[in-house]
Amino acid sequence: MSDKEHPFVDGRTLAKVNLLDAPYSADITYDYFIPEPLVGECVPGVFVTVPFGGGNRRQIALVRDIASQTSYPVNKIKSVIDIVRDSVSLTPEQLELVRLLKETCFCSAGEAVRTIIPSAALQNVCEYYSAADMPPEDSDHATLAVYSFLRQTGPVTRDRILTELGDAAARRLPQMLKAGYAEKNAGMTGGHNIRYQTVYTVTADDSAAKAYLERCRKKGAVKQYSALNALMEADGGSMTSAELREKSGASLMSIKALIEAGIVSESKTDLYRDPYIDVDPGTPEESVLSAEQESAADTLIGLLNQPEAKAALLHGVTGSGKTHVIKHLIDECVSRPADEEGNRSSAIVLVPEISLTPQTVSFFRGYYGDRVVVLHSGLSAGERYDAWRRMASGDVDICVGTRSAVFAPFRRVGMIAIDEEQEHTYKSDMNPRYHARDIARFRCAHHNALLLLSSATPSLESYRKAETGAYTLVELNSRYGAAHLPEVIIADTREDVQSGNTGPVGKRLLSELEKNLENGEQSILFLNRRGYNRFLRCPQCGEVLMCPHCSVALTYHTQRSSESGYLTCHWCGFRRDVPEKCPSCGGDHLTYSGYGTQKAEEDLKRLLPGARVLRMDADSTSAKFSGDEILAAFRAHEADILLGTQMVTKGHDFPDVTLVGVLNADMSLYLDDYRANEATFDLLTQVIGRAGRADRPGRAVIQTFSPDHPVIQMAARQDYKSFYQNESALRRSLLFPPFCDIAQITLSSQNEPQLFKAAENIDRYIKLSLSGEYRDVKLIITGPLEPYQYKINDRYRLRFIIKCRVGKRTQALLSDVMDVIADQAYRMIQAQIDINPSRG
DNA sequence: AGCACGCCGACT
DNA sequence: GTCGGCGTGCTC
Repeated sequence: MSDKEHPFVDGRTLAKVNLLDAPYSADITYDYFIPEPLVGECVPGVFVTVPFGGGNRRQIALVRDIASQTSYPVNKIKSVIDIVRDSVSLTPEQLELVRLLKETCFCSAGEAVRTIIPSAALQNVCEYYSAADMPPEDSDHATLAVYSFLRQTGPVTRDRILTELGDAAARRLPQMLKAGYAEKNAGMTGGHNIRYQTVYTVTADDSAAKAYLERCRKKGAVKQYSALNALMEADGGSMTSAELREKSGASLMSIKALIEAGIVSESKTDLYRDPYIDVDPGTPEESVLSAEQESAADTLIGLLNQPEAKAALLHGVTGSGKTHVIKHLIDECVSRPADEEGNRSSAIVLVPEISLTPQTVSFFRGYYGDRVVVLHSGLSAGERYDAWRRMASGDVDICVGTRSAVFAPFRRVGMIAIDEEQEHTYKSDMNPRYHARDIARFRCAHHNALLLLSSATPSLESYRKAETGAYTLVELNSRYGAAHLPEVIIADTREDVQSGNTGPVGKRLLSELEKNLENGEQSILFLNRRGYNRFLRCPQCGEVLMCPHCSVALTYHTQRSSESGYLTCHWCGFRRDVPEKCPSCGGDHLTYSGYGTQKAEEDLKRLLPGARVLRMDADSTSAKFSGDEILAAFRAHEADILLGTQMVTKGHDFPDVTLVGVLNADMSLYLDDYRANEATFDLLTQVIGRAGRADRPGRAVIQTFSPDHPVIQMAARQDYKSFYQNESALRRSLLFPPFCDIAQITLSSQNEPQLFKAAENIDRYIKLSLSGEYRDVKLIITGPLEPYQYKINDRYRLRFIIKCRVGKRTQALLSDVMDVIADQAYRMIQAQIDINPSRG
């Protein structure tokens, strides 16, 4: 089309940019001329301000590319206003990451940018209007109103005029600007927040400095004398402004005199805020590897040192010392010589949110001191930005953090390690819904680095990759030291129910707890809260109503129009009535009930009046590190029993714990999720691993309604391989990941009838595409289905589940679907795509 | 998403 | 006649 009409732009340079604040529907690449003076500076990766839309609103944009031709009518192309100064710019790798996120997560460029760089690194534009020439008295009403408002208030945003004077007034603004009655000025807000410190250094050579010092003494310039003297004595001849003034008592004036004399120079360096300044760095433990660990480390070091990208899965039973192996790899990684550009080989270590405790921090700080930064969700925007800049500048070369740390801006990455790689926290629950493992894989490919996944219970996906040879499998089979696996007792909750005990602590567990109390040994009780109250179970026989097609627990829904509820499957839409009686034993007390930690705590206190119980869950650990205080108290034997959720299972070592109990092992077994078995196996394996790490033998009591369930049996034996074989076969036959990908499209709207209509149209559009342009794409689509939470904040939601193979063609189809919904015909509808979502 | 433009009904 | 409502369409 217009390609032929306007191909070249007469030697002028164009920037192809993405707006940071464009909604998905307007998120395309726009062309702008680059003004002559900016041509050299305006390169891919920098941020610029551009005029956008009819009102030429100022927008921040990311330069993606530089070009000399365009397909857009040349006379309609505007010019870049300016480069955003004092701002970060993206490296070529980061630009590629923006592209990757856009393509794989179906997000806008702005969302992608805000994901890979900290919020404090970006500024926002802000436009202010102020009064200028007086308009004539016979001007229209609105103009006069705006003018007097501007006179009164001074510079205001358009937004404020809109809210205080209304739409008609705001509409006058462009004419008023043209007539000279008002002025528009642009400013920047937010961002920044860099704190600097001034450093003074002696630059004159030693003899010149000494001569000057002598002159000061003669002249009686006491302050200058003491300042220079202090500096010359200081390490490296330099000191920060604060240090110098405190030590010498010199004022800024006398220091300035030294600078003017050319003896001392001044420089500004970033002042980094260190949130862990108070955390005891701890004493590094002597880390001696066992023969098995050593051979694992050797294999991995071999992979690390290969010139091309490699991936490995470190599969080690709980307590086999995976962390020590990872530590040795970090050592190896960061001790390599810098490359030609002086970039050091850096290491990124991802850990699950829940295990990023002060223990973990001091473990790494103890070994690596100031070479490591720790990133977690509790950091302030400024702290996060500081950490980020230290990595980008090469000031540090190790980063430990949660999911978002995968974007650590090292210029050269030697290794990315993901600990407990099966954890679902590595999948983002916000837009863009990326998986840290995918980002890590991409970055490792880019840097020819080693991707190291580590787990006691690897995800099926990763283990399959290891099995097929895509990843190198490295195993650690023996527990470190003399530790033995605990004796596992599976307690049948049905027996307790039959004898009238419906509380959280059964008979068998109670007697084990009593034994521990008598011996003065500690116990940990774990209570699973996920999946609470959503499935239907018969307490007599333990049976749970499952979907016949997906082997996933059916979820109870209340009907919107009638009183009665129904059961449904979130993966295939299967639906049935709630039965009166248990289909397997005829029992008529089908129940949804569960219990929480508080109830369990009360029960424990009643059953064991002498026991000191500590409770740890989301309610009791809201503050930054208070969870850690609870753990410290428990470690110090201030309690006999620690009762908690997920948090108590991870990464803490309690040498005196000889009993662990799982109060409700099957809670996670009957989630409305195809990963329920995996989550249960993972959880039980870890909990069992908590007991008996030291030389004392441990016991684990698993309370369950399904004592014969193979997953519980295999977890009790810590038999990952059998679990993997079984679960793989099941997933293969029912077609679930890793044997396919699941693309979940969620439509939402405040307007219910329009939502249904849109869903119908989308369904038709996809089916039409599959018989036309996308004939080659194979997928199975189910929906529209109602999600468990059909209505959230007055918005209704409908969902499509698409089983497919994610690849270029599927992505193109899904991207087309997003474009269709972005059309103004679907103004009321919002859409979102989540690939392999973490929950149903 | 904003924001402009344009087309209708309710007032001075 | 004009003011102000909202529906429609574009943004390099």
